[in-house]
Amino acid sequence: MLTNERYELILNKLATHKTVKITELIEATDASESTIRRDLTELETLNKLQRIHGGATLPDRDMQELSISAKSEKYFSEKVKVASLAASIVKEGDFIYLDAGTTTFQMIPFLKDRNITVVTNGLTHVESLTEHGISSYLIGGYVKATTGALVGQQARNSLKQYHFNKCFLGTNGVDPVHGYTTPDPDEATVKSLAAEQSRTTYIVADHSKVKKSSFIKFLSIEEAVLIIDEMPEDILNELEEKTLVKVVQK
Amino acid sequence: MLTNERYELILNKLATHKTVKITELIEATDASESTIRRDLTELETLNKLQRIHGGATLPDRDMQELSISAKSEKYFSEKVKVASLAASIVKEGDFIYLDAGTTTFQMIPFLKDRNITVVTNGLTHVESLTEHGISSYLIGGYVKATTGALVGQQARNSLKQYHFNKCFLGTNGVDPVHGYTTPDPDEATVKSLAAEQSRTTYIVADHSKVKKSSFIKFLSIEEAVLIIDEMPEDILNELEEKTLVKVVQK
DNA sequence: CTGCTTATGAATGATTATGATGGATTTTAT
DNA sequence: ATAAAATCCATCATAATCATTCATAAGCAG
Repeated sequence: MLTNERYELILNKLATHKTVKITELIEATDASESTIRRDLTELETLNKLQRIHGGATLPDRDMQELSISAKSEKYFSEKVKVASLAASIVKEGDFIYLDAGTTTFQMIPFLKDRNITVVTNGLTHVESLTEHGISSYLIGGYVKATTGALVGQQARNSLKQYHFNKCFLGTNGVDPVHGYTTPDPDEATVKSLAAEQSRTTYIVADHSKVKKSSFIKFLSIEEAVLIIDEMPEDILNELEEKTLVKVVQK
Repeated sequence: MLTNERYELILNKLATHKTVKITELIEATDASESTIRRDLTELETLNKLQRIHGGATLPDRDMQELSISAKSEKYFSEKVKVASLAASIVKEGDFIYLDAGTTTFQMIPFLKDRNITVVTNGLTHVESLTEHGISSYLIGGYVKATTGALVGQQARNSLKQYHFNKCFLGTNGVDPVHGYTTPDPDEATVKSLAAEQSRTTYIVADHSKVKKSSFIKFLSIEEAVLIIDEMPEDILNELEEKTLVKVVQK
């Protein structure tokens, strides 16, 4: 039996049963314990599975892990709805900017097969973008280890090279008076500039951000279209005096 | 049995079984082991199949992962030795450029706790860099999905913002006459520019690259210090007339 | 026929995969 | 908590497979 055939067999068993025991695999492949162990070690380094005592189990896969940890996040399903609505605005051939952040990340699966070009400052976005076959540019800059965002003066300089017809930004606060705000000055300047470089700017947010404001304002309400999952009637009216607001249909 | 008949038989078996063993093919075609091997080699260069130890399998599956993991397997221990030697050159406070690629990737663990700043075009490097607590900047540019390298004009512009005292580049060919070469024009221009922006440039390579040349020349031999695991005496002499060569101690 | 190219098979030493062993570690049962 | 059982890891020798080289055979143009 060829090495690859064993790999396949192992992965198949895993896919159907979620876990496999080494003894099972020895029996099924007629290989020695050593060989099976080596197979598991190898497949583990390829992130195809996770070894456990006595066998193996499905891994916290890179992508799935991200989406799983994202799912455990607050308002995940709302974010996906917002992302879906935002993505529906993107048309064939568009040249768009995708801000780092979880909501914009959720837009990616909805963007495939649309022959668009994406520029982003989100390191974590890139893997998903290329996996979905989307032509991608990353801006340069300092790597903020905690969020995987590219920030700072270098990011701004790098960003100046591009122009977009649509720009999608996340935010930490949406307030009729204080505008769109975020706690990190480095990220704020990058957001502002991205908006400047774009014909239209869209803010994606869930309702938990409404009437909140954070440290730094990066855009006024008028400067962007707001895409959100739900919104109290009174504030919606207040915002709509200043800009277009798209609320997800129930 | 004619060559083409064998080819057909091999591809048929593959189509139905997903994998074939060489011993099976010897039996089925009544040809010698050598002939079958030659057939497989040929069909592989035509991308009709992928050779694996003991036989062959259908191509394409997990192309990205395989090409990356395969690369890091061949001459892996040599690469690590070279990487270790190269990393020993980096001093406290240095500001260095780290090219995308497997050998430069192996340098990262050797660089920690040295209070340096790293700029790179290797998307895959970033995670490892931040894990090792190294302050990192990524240049911008087009994301080349196969290698995770940032390339193109935007990468060049982004790179121009930085200056280094040391620059570490990988290469596909080292030749006394043709210099340092690589198959991808986009990557080549980025390498050249990185070298320009640096006081000193180091090429890291394993001996399999010696006397090879690829499509595009990005540097002359004189322009960089060569760091390599081993080297035939005659070529070493020839190279040493032009530049400094550091060979890993046995 | 001669000289040339191409295909083949055999032999070699190198590389890789494998299975077995013994001692460490972890789990399980008491 | 302790002992027994199972599982794990590192190491080794062996077997299988691999790349390379060489010599021969087959096909073919001149």
